[in-house]
Amino acid sequence: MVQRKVTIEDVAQRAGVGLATVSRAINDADGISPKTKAKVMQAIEELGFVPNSFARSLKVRQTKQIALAVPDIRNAFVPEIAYSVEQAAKNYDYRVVQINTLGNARAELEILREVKKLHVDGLIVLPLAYPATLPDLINKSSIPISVINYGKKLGDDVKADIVSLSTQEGKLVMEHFMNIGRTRIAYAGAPKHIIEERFFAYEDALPQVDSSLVYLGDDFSMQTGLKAADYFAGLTKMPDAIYAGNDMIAMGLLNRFKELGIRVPEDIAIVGIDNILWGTITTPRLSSVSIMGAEVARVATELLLNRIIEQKRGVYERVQFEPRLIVRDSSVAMTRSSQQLD
Amino acid sequence: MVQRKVTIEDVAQRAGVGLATVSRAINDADGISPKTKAKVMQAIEELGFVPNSFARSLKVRQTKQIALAVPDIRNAFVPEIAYSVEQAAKNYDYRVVQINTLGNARAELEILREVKKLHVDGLIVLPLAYPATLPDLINKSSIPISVINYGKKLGDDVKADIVSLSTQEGKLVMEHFMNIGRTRIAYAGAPKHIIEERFFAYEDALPQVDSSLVYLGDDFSMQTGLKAADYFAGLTKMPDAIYAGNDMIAMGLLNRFKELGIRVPEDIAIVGIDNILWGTITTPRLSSVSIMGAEVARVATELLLNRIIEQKRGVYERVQFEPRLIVRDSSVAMTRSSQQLD
DNA sequence: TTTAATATCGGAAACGTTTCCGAAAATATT
DNA sequence: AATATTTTCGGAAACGTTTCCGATATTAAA
Repeated sequence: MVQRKVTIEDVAQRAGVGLATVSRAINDADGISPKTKAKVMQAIEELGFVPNSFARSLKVRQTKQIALAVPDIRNAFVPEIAYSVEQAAKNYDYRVVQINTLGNARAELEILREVKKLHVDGLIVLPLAYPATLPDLINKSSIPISVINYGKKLGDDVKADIVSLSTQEGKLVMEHFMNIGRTRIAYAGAPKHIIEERFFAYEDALPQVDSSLVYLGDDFSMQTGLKAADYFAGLTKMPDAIYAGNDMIAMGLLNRFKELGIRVPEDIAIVGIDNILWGTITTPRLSSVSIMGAEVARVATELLLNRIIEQKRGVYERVQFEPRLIVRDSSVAMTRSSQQLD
Repeated sequence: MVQRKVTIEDVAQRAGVGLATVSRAINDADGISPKTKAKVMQAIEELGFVPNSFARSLKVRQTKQIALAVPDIRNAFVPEIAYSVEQAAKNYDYRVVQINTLGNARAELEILREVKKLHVDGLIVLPLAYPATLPDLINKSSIPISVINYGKKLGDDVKADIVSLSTQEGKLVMEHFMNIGRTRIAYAGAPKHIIEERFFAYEDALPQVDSSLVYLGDDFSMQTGLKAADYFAGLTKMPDAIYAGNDMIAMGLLNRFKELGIRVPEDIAIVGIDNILWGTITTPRLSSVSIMGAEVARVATELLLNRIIEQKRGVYERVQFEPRLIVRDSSVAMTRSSQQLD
């Protein structure tokens, strides 16, 4: 449309200097005297000049933008991470553009293509749907990558900074169930290829898994939780505890069990993962494992930005956070004074 | 970093044509024969050429990007809208970049500056914090704007496409309370300047407002709801119904009342606005007004994109959706067969 | 066949910056 | 005061496209 047309040349003319000088002024490079710089700045102000970032990017081949690839913004734990990334980037004067992969395998492979088109300086990826393609993606990438990894541990040879959780989140859940004496423990999650580690934690904690106690739905949505609840309720021998792959699923379970008159936690204890805000408003309130989203995201962003700015290569960082189990009412009988760590 | 360097010139050389021809091929302009086009396409394929959008944008002064200015992604109704905008834009082969204003007045004014820097072709704004600055913003803008308006009705002279709700959402809430015979109706919201219409609906429905029944917190967060609940619980004459400015606040009310042993809806009926997903998982489940976020967002996007593509100017559209009251258990006593319109 | 009309193509200028490199001005050294 | 050094500055070439305009090749008309 009618984009403004005031250019660096107008500024130069107005300030009575050459255009190289104007460029120096706006990038506060040195080799320019304070007085002329002031002159230029004033001219810029008067003309309302704002530099054309395209022209700049074309020349210097960097954009001061990073991309954040996420599976689906509608999943409640994503906005928290997106927000945190954005805040961190802002401190470095970087802008973040989101790439929504919609948990689509093709899309996750398409990330690279998208990234190339965008000409971003770096990429943060939150792989959920098809983490198997991740190492491939990283190898092929020509820009630095930072990974927020809640899935399978990545090899030391992976050329990316990686932020993850030190203990498998699921392990905390299973230990908790053991501690409170539950024995028939079920798992409700999504297809195994999605954050399969959460399922592995389940397998690992059990001497042997009873496959009738495993429900795998289509995705990590509340819908899956509803269906899982129906399934478990229909069993002749119901579980006495359910480890939900994420809080969305746990919500679904809670919801349906209430409708069915199955008491939580008395009949069945439920623990989810992600510790989303909404876990505090259900009845019973949801026990969950905090995956430290904000912190993890912030660090991943800082790692990436430092790498970009300092042009580091090699020496990839591994940072681990501790997940924290938040015990609320869905796993231990409710008391007014019950433990509440949030 | 080490960006790829294969350019249109490499393609031209490989295909044995001039660069103008390559340009014609990738923009499938006419004035090029099918065979040469095929040749070019193959060369592109072989070289893995992806056009530099900066160079292109620099020349043609449009970016195939629109901006979406939102108050705060962490508010649960925003992701739904962001998602819908993105989907709609994708159909037009447009990309959307988010601008987070964080409910900050300065930031909302800064939108224009940001937009200018970004060189987006259009802007969708979801004004919440300081809608008063909106007409100003629109007037000053040099690019087309589409407004998702949940606040004060904007004048017919405002030069933007506007999508809104036909009836004030709050009116539905108040009517509902009247219908179920509640008389001491309270309002819990944020400072008046934020979506003040929701408060006006409250005033309008009442012969006179009892100011002790109005609680205005800092923002539309759950925190505000918690504080509001404490406030109302402390009243000597408690209200028998609370109209919450949005669902986040309603959640806070629900939560705290439960802790205080105040029964909802028996002692106090609660209705919120936004109909966010989480309203279905509380106990009692939250009655709320659907603001048709997905539909509103989609239409706003299509309006904007049509305007951009067809280079329309003048004739600004006004589209209105009907809000819908979803009655759940927080306003009428729970029964297994109770009305459930979601 | 020749001529007229049309379809296809390539060269080069522009879009708005940054940056190299040499010139001029200012300052420091004798 | 003359020279050497350092600071400050401006011109011009790039960055990778698009597009105008003229040239050539192709097809239609005569």
